[in-house]
Amino acid sequence: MFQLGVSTRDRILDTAERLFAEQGFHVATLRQITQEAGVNLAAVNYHFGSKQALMRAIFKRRLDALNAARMKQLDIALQTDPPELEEVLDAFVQPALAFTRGGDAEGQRFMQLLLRAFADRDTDLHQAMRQEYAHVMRRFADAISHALPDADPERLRQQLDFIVGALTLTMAESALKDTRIIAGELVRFAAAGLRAPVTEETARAVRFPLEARS
Amino acid sequence: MFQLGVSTRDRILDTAERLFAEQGFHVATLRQITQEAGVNLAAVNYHFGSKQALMRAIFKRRLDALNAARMKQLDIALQTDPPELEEVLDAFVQPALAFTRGGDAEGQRFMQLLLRAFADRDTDLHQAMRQEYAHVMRRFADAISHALPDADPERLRQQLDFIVGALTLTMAESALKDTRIIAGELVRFAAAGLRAPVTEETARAVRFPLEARS
DNA sequence: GTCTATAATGGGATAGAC
DNA sequence: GTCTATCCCATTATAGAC
Repeated sequence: MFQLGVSTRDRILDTAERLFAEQGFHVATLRQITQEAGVNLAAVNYHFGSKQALMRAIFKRRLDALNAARMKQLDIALQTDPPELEEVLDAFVQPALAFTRGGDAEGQRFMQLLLRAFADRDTDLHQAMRQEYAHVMRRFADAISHALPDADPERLRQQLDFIVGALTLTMAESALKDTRIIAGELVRFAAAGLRAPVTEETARAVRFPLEARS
Repeated sequence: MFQLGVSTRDRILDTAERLFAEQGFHVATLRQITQEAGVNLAAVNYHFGSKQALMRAIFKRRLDALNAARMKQLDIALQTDPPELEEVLDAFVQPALAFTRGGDAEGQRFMQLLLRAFADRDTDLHQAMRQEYAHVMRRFADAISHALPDADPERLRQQLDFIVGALTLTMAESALKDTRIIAGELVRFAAAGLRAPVTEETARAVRFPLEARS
């Protein structure tokens, strides 16, 4: 329970990640974190400098790992030319899912934290997260364009945001046992959405979204 | 600026909605809210009872309006039998978009607030929101099943969550001027995703999401 | 209904001994 | 590196005059 043998620094990281995910950054207090981690209150400022810096360390640890896993799997998908769309989407979705299959619920907690970071516009954490994400998103957008050479790259890039939204919200919300099925469904769902051509009907709806159907 | 002629109660609601959306429930303080609204600090507790009750009042005001607009447009779509899938999805997406077209950015702010509520699992606000949403979601899931009679209703219900995630995240993130195009794209994207059949390939991926492609 | 003043609490950060 | 004790500050909520 008190993770004997794990360093103070790591105990703080693990406990803070859990409490930030469950309660939010401003609700979880350093007193609560250090008490549940079984370390001294002053240890946070000694090891990290501030509560904000602790939060950034938590994000860096997981986001670096998630991005690396995605990049690695994307590289495999790109060995075929052009890449298979489903393979590219798998490379984006499955690492997030794999995160949720550790011994405990670590990965899902991080997705909840990610969702909070998305909601916290105007914070430096939000900016940092989007910057960390930016080059990964660009590589995936390029790969998708490569898989679908006839589609407009800019539109595909926009639609990648749909996938991010669907993935983040459902992975953060779902019961753990459902995530495997959900990830597979999401890849199928997203692949069909990306492949769908722009019909004259929908092109009209895009130009006049409110008037078109009222 | 100080909304002369608007009641104290409404000035508090408007200002609190903005600050809660921009900063979050626990960061925005009653002092800041009342100061920017041009009302006395004690007025919040007089009119609402507590900060929590103020938040619930904010959500009730907008969510009731959003749900009513969606239901009304869904009823129109259901006048044809079976309903057109795109019409049903429009009934879900367009009212959220219409919210973002007021004189100011009210609607988009509310979508940001909604995103925060999604992130705040384990709060009574999250529970209240999902309960308010539940019967609307059920009606839309039924309508989608009606439009796609060959698909498994349970899978369609899961996929509706993808659409909610994509809609909420993109509407909360996007610049205001882009929302019209994005909503039309989302309807097209989601319709294709919902219509996509389960192939043997994807069925296998659903059963063995990690092993299938590693 | 609106105000001032204040009570009651809890927070992050730090100083300094060990 | 770790601890105790404490500083300093902000918060919500309320009491009571007007």
